This record gives sequence, C-alpha cells and structure tokens, in this order.
Amino acid sequence: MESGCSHYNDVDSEHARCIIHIDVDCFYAQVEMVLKPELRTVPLGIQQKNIVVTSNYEARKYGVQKCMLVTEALKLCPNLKLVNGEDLHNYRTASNKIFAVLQCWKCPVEKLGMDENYIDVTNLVQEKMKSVNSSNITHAGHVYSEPSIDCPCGCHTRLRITSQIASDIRKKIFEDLGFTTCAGIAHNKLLAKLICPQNKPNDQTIIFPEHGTSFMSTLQSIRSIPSIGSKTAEALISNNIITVSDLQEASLDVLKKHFSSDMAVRLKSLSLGEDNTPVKQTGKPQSIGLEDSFKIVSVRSEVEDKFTALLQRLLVLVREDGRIPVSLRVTLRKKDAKRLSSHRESRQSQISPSIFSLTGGTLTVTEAGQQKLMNIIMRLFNKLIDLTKPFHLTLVGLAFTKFQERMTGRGSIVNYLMNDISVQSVLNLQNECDTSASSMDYSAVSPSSSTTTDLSDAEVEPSPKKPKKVTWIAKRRCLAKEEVASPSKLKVGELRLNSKELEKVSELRLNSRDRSLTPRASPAKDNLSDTSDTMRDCEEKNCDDCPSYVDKEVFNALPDDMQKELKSMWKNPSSSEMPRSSPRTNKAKPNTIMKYFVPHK
DNA sequence: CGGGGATGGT
DNA sequence: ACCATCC
Repeated sequence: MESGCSHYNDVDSEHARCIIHIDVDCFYAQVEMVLKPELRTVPLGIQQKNIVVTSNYEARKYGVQKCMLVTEALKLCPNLKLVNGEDLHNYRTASNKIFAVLQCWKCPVEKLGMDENYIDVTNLVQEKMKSVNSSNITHAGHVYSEPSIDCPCGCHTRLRITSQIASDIRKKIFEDLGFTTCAGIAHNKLLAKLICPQNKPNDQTIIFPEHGTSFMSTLQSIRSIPSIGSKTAEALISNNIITVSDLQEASLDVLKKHFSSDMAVRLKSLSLGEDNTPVKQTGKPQSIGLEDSFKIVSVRSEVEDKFTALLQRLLVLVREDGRIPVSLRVTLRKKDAKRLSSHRESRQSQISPSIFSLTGGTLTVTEAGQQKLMNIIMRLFNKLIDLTKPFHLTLVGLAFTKFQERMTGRGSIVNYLMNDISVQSVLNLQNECDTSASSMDYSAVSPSSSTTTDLSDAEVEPSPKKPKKVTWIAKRRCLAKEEVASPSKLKVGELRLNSKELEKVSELRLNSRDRSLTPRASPAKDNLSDTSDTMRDCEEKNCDDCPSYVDKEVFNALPDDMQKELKSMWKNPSSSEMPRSSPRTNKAKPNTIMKYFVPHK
C-alpha cells in the first residue's frame, strides 16, 4: 500500500512531496562552542539547574548524556566543563539565524523547537527536474536502504535531488554560522525526522517510501514516534501495544475504544510510516514567556521579586519582537509531594495596550506602565493562591500570550503606513469586518502614547464574555461607513487618510520622529458609549465597500501596487500576507518577520 | 528533572 | 479561559 504509487508523476501522488528535516547537532553545546571556540576541544556540558541538558561530542565519549544529573555527569567525566544554559537568549538568536538561512530557499520552513526545522522543497525539486537529465542523478549522503523496485512515480529521483539540496543547505549553515547539522530526507515529515539521526553527527540520510513501514518497525518503542508522549504511550501499553509492530497490527476498532477516532487513525498511520501533515510555515510566536524554577518560595515579597525580575527580562524580549501584547498569563507550580514536576496552574487576563507605546518603531513601557503590569501580575497571583494559608512554590512564569494583529509584513506598504495611527484605524476597521471581536487595536484610542500617565483606570481589563472594549471600534466602523459622505458630522475625519497626512507619514518615516506630530483621532469616547443598535446594523453589512473609508483622492494617488495591496486586503484581509501554506492549515497568521531574524545586540 | 513554546480539548 | 500533552 504505502510503497505503491497511485499515479504516475502526479503531484497528488502519495510520494509527491520532498521533505527535509534538519537537526542541529547538540545544539546548546554548539552555540557555546561557536561563541567560545576554546570550548571546542574540551568535554562540555550545558547545565540548567541541577541537570546537564546536553553535551558536546567530546563529553559524550565519557558517557555524558542528555538530561543527566550534574553529579552523575561529573562522576563520569571529572574534567567536564559546565556552562550555564538557563538563559536561552543566545540559543534563541542562533536558532533564528538558522531559520533565516533556511528561508533563503524560498520554501515553507517549519520550526520545531530551537534546533529542528522541516523544509518542504517539493517545488524546488520540480524545477530542478526540468533542467537535468534525470536518468543519472546521484544522491548526497547516506541512504537508509537502496530501493529494490523502480517506483513509477519518480520519487526516487526526486528524493535524490532533495538530498543534494539538503547538502547545500547544511553546507550553507556551516559556512555562514559554523553549525554542523544532520538531515533526514523523505517524502513526509515523520520519516524525515525519524531517519535524520541515522548518521550522526554532521551527516544526512535518505529513506525511500517503500521502506517506510519496515523502518518504523525497527524503532525502539512507540515512544519514538513523534506525538506519542508519555500519556499516549501509557494508554497504548495498557492495551498491550508496546512495539511499533504491535501498533501496526492493532485493529482500528480497538484503538478507537481508547482514543478519539481521529487519533486512532493517526496513530495507526504513523506506525506505518504514513504522514500527510504539511510543512507549515512558521511565523512569529503566539506567546512570549519566561519561567523560573527554584527549590521553594513561600513569601509573598519573594514572589514579587521573582516576577519583577522576570518582567524586566520579558519586556526586553517583547521589545525585540516589536508587537504590542494584549494578554498576560501568570503561571506557577505548587510544591507537590505527589508529582515530581509539571502540574502548572495559570491565570491570564487582558491588559490595556496603552501600557505600551510604539515610538519611532520601538516598543516602550514607562515606569508607571511597569507598575501597572506588576499590579496585574500580583492580582493574577492572588487568584491562584489563597493568601490566608501558607503556600510553597517551585516555579513562577510570566508570558504575554496575545498580540495586536498587524495583518501585514514588514516590507509591505500597508505595514509602512501602519505606523501612522490614523491609518491604523482605517486598516483595523477592515480587520474587524470578518474577525468579530477577537483582535482589537486599542492603540487607536489611546491618547498620545508617551504622555499616558493616567493610572486611574483599572489596570486589568475586564474579560467578560462580550468584551466591552470591542464595541467602540465596531461602532466606529459603522459610523465611518454611514458618514463617509459627510465626515465632518462626526469626528470620523481622523479615520480617513488625506493627502497631507500621507505626506506626513513619509516625513515621519524618514525622520523616524515622534508620532505625536501626526494628526490623530481623539478618543471620542462619548460617541461610543451606546453601541448595541449600531453594532447590529453593522454586522449585517458586507465589507466589499470598505475602501470607501479611504479618501479616494489619496487612494488614487497611491502607486498601482499599493492600490492593489490595499484592495486585496479589503477583499481578503487575512490572505494578503499569508505565506503559502496548505489549505488545510486553518489558523495561519501573518508571517513576514524580518525582526525575527535579527540577532540580538 | 529544565526552559521554553505550540496545539487541541473542554 | 484553562488544562493537558507534546516537543
């Protein structure tokens, strides 16, 4: 089944795709060695708390393995040089650089943790096929097993070409960044990942489709299959399914008794080496967080200190990211004799984006803003802990979990204009046309950024089922729409882009000066207090005439490509900057992310 | 037994 | 919103 091609040279064939999985050898250790070359020659361990999380190959000669206790590792290798790896910043930077190199191939790249990436080079291979004589293609690196039959779909040739691309990629990563890597080449993600470590370190391996099922049965246990973790494995084992072969032979009906139907099918497919999940282009993270674990903390003031420290570090990360967070989560782990680790509890709440200001493209938080954040944090903490009783914590964490939607990439003209507050309003109106209440742009209401000193508002945004904040912008959209013929009637004029503003936008961009020079919308809260009627009307209207929000003169004055971009956003807001990705990926987000690649400092 | 982060379920 | 699970 798996090895048979259902169609000749058909892009829909089971073997049509060309997937590479790239894994950086002992990632943390390599980062440290690149940073400090003198570490290259010594046995090196990366330490987090009391654990050696990874080691270089020199240390592995002594038997120092991943996730080994420090004491144990030192026993095996007394000369082991230990470097603290609790601050992941350098690793994250290196990871982003590698991701950036992969982007050079103009193919979908999916990041899997810090040191692994998938890249789908199917299109690239198709192009190469046209320009080469496919009869005498040689592969690069190892093959798991030479094919016995000549697959009529042509996948063997494609995978050999894929291996050459993999070799090119690994070469560039090494030449540009100094990291050695392993690669797995296969027609799906599952096999690419699993075959990757076949030749370690610094080498690569192809597996052909016909060997998928038999290769899977050589795996140590079901736990080796990605997505089968401890819990799933437990469930399987309790059903006497222990080896991959057991799973291959298990009946779907039995599996469905213990798993959802989807999961049952998935498990069975995986065991046979089948996996049709697409390589999904990775974008900006959906959350940015930090944690600190420790022996014990039982005093409130200490907790506050921990959070203060975490917040300071976190704000640096958020500033690098550049987006404005709108939601904050506090996590903690209570001392629990039963469980060794895990069992986190968390509370989250909306935060007012007015805490942040985007000045000259840089995200800043005032002293007062930080105090506000601390108030929110401690309020969430109070939700988690009954202060009338003693408490014992072993971990606290802090994460920003939602960000203002931007809808565009950095290079786009829309993003360029987006820095102007009035333009933001225009674009976000569109944004609201089909996203109901999920993503708000609060910044459009906040009064002139840096002068926000008003602490009288509740720091914590209420998070009711129907968020109150939602109403004003929806209302605003309606008003603008209805009043577009006579904008002076209401204060919606600021929502529109006039030619003078456009000039100013350009000036501001050139000088990168304070945006308070820009004409801006006044909050006009009075107009927005009662909204229900207008809201309802608004929801029924269709969005096709949204461009009317933009001054026609201005719109016409824009270059053609800008007009096109704006139009396409109105027509189809979420797609304008969508990286190509399979139609199956339902939750794709905007993804152009230059900042993501910029190394720190 | 670490420090992240993503995703799916309820 | 929060948890569980996975890497």
